[in-house]
Amino acid sequence: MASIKDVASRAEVSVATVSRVLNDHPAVRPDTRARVLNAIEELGYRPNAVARSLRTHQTRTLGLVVSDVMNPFFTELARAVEDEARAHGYSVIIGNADEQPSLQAHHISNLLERRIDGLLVSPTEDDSSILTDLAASKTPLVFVDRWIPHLDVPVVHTDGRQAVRQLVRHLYELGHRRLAVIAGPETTTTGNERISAFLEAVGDSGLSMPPEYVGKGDFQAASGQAATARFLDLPKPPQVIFATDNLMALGAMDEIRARGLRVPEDVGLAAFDDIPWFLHTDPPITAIAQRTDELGHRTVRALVDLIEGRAADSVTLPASLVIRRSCGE
Amino acid sequence: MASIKDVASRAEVSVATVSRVLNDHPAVRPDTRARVLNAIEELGYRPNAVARSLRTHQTRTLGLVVSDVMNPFFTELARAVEDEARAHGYSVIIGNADEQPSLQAHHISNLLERRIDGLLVSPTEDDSSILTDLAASKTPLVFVDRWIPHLDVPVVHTDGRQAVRQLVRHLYELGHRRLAVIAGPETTTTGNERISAFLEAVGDSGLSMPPEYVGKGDFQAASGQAATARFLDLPKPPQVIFATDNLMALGAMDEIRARGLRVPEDVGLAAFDDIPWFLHTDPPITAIAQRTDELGHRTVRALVDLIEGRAADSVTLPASLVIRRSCGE
DNA sequence: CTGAAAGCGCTTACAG
DNA sequence: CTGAAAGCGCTTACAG
Repeated sequence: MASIKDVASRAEVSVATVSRVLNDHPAVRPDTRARVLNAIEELGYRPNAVARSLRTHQTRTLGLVVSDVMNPFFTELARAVEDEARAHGYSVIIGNADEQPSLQAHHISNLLERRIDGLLVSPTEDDSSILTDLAASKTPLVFVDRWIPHLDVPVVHTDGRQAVRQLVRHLYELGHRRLAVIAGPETTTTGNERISAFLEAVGDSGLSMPPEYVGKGDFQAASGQAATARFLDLPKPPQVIFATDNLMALGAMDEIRARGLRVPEDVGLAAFDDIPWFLHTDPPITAIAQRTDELGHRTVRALVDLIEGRAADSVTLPASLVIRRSCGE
Repeated sequence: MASIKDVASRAEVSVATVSRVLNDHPAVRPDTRARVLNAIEELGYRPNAVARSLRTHQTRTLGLVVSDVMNPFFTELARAVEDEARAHGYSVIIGNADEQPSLQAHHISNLLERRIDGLLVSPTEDDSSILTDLAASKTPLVFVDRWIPHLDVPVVHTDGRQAVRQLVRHLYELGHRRLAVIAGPETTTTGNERISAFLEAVGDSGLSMPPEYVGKGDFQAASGQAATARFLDLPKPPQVIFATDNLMALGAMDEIRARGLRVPEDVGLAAFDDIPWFLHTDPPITAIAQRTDELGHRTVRALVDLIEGRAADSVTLPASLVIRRSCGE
């Protein structure tokens, strides 16, 4: 592949001049520029971003470490991040942690070696060693969706508490009194927030929340299925199950269907995170919707602010309850 | 951030020696190695992959340009690609073309400037100028899912013809005689293959295929919705609609539901590409399933073969028909 | 407006 | 077993 030297000799100028036309430096005579452009064209020259990065100390690349790309929420987030990043002239490398701390560490480490200009993380858990590395690396960092408490890092996330409260009220008004919830990993801020908002709202409604109605999950489908199985095996099963993410809701549906039960007649179902398919499930599923695109855009803007030396604020977006038929009507 | 020089001076060796321990070169005395390792630890040194890439002429990075990341098929493919790539020691940068040739060109060009070691493309359309660039760049290249005909590039894809034929037989046996299909972009090999297999099978069943039963789509949901609207507005609407990808099937469901019609009583629906949600839609959707993980793994293996100087074969995987209730029973 | 030269952080023959 | 030196392909003060 042709290098800047090849272009220079073909255009009969120095590499400095070629570099100048590459970077739109004004101090180049029009005819010189034309000669260089010509040589570039003829050679099919393509600047080497690796060499440029080494020299300029910037890669124009952002890293995004996400807990599970297969989760439609994160897919959409990744897409929004990529769109906004491109608008600012950055590429993004996505690392999929698959909810495994070791994979998360692998990706963070890999991204740091690649000298990305900034990092977006939705942490799987608060493994402190990686964080120390991160802090030490001085790489601009923004948390999105999930975060690690007590760290001086901007956080862009959705506050679902209000919507969860609305959901509980909705369930109460429908006459449901035995409400169960499938939690996410305890190490996860979003998981905790959703659970605690739910428990609080249930308490405020004067309902009790027996511990066996709180299922442990890990935000993946299989755990939603297992938790649902335990609920349904109870002598007095719950009337409604609230899954704190969409994959666990999918698992819950799998289990309910496998037992030949119907939603919402036999058991109601609601989920955190709305996705297009929830409109078309049998029945359509009541869900709490995040503004995922906006979340992604704001996250990138915060990170770009940091990279370019400006201060970056944390951003909190609201969620909204979308009532469909899966809890009764 | 500490550089190899800092490590060298702290360990009181030359940078060459540090480089040797970094690369597990055997010719380093154990105590020297220990001193270097120590210095690395103390400084929190992290090798600069940019500098290494410039020197070694390899980035250990693969590019994946996909027509639409939000399509669950491509999400799953991307995940499988990333997994297999990591197993071979490569990272992957994903470019989302969003079915737009100009975005596809942008990503290919960007990846080439970044000097990725190899490129995986599921081409949006056969825009020849980018292909010329690609061929000229000598970058190892493999097509996945879709491809450009008449090019000496390995192709890893699913042959859906057999499964499409089975689908048509299934529909015929159910008593359906008026079959409609929503096509993908004509510039797309998969789109063409699915359509032509469908038309052929319909002909073999002795059925006729009026042109108004062939809808034009672009593999995205909105086009599936529009095509379905046109079908349903026909004086004699089809009895079954076959969407040649899952997003267009989603759009078709949207339209059917919006008109208050039922599946399969009023109109049947089948889709190419199976996804977890099809089990839970109302009713569950009959679909043609690809072995997406295997597709991703094989693609990466083919590309790695090319990168490492071995020959790479094209791979054709079979698809299978998964019968559910959306076409009747 | 243009060029010569230094340097970004590595790796790797070559010499010892 | 170790080091000095060249070089990967760029950018950018500096000088003219």
